[in-house]
Amino acid sequence: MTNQKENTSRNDRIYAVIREIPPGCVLTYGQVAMLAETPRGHRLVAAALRGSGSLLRLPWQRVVAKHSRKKGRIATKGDDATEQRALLVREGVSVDPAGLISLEAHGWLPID
DNA sequence: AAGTTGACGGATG
DNA sequence: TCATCCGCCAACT
Repeated sequence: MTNQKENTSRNDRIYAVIREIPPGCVLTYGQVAMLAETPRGHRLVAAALRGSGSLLRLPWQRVVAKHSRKKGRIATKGDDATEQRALLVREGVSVDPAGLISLEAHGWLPID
């Protein structure tokens, strides 16, 4: 048989990775995809989070877009962005007015 | 069935 | 530094 179960669990792996991000830390979509064994699946991570819903109790706020080599950025828009910023600040993550976050200070994985 | 979309990322101008 | 384009992969129309 083919690896159909891998397909089914792809989404679950993404959730599993996000669930293991410690408070006060952030990961980029690309990093989550990499840890979830989906090397170029950064867009799939975004899709998974968008379709997840809040009942999963997923720390979605810890997933940010990579803005530059050492900076992350809140990728949500509207009210979600406001909520994400509040949740992060509440965890001790410093977020710039523009929504930028220092990956060196708060990134879960080392940058270089 | 084929084109469009998206909570992205990297390269280029 | 900011704006734009192309690539990636599944879901949606």
